[in-house]
Amino acid sequence: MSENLESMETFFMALADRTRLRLLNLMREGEICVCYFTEALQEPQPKISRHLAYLRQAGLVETTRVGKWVYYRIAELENKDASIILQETANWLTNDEQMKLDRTRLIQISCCETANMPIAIQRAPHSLIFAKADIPEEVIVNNKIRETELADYLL
Amino acid sequence: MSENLESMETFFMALADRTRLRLLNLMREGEICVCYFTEALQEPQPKISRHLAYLRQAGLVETTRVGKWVYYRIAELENKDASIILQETANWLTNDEQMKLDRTRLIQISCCETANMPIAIQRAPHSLIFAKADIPEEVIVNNKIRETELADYLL
DNA sequence: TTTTCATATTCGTATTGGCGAATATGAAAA
DNA sequence: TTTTCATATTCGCCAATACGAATATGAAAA
Repeated sequence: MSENLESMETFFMALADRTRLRLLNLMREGEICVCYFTEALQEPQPKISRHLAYLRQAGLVETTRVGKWVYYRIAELENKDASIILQETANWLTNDEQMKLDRTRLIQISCCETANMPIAIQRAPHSLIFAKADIPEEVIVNNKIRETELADYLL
Repeated sequence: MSENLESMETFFMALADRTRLRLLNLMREGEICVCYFTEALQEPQPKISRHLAYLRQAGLVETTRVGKWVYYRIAELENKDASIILQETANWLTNDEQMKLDRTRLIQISCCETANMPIAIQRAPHSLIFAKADIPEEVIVNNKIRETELADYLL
């Protein structure tokens, strides 16, 4: 059960990038479809795809393909230490302002009427993350969650 | 108490290098003098120095200068999440073969008679790490710890 | 089939990181 | 002082990485 240095380097390299940390932040509550990453981070699709591939090769995330859509989720790591570090990293992300903003944007684009969604995700299946967000009618204004109550629905 | 992404990137970058992980591994039990790193890792002094500087700038280690000698130790991090991750990383290192080898070498070069030490550390002060190693006489053969018992004295 | 669409990969380039070799700093010894 | 010695820094080079732009893949729809 001896570790090897190379895999540790790879593991930490995967965490040492702002885009990849932002991606992991959005996967905290469950799997999520690629097109949502692209919209929530407001970054070009190839960039998102490349960083997701990096995370996958490093073993930090796993994927499921469902037709044209691909879901990404944080992997269950066999190694106990790595698993704890990954979990703790996710906790650390919680307090960052950029991360909160990303989660807010994710809720915004996915909890409005279909017609108001970004074109890229209008046809996309809802991820598990959205099923968890049970948004009451009275909080919705102009198909968006009222600003003052947004924090209550962040995952 | 919001974190910033840049400091997280720096933190993980610091951990994403084999030489820096090896350095941290030797600091696990307390502060240690630069010349011991150089001998234990068998790497050139400028390389060691550069990586120690990297760890210091990233805030993962702190230093104390005593005359010509400089001691490095793992820093007490204010951030709780970072602190846990650093601790857990140290635990992770324990099982790696390279890391065990480094610790063995450290004990070997520091628990023999002065005349048998590498020239670079013959005049060096003993680190706290060595004070903890209480090696009984009967385990010493040719000024070295007997191979079969070495593991018992690894820190 | 052909087309459309979600995602992935390639390419060329600019930036960054680690390295060895040489040199600088700065504290104690002579 | 001058010298010695522990540690730090600089320089030039090579390898790795991130990027935007363009293109490829591969699954469903038409």
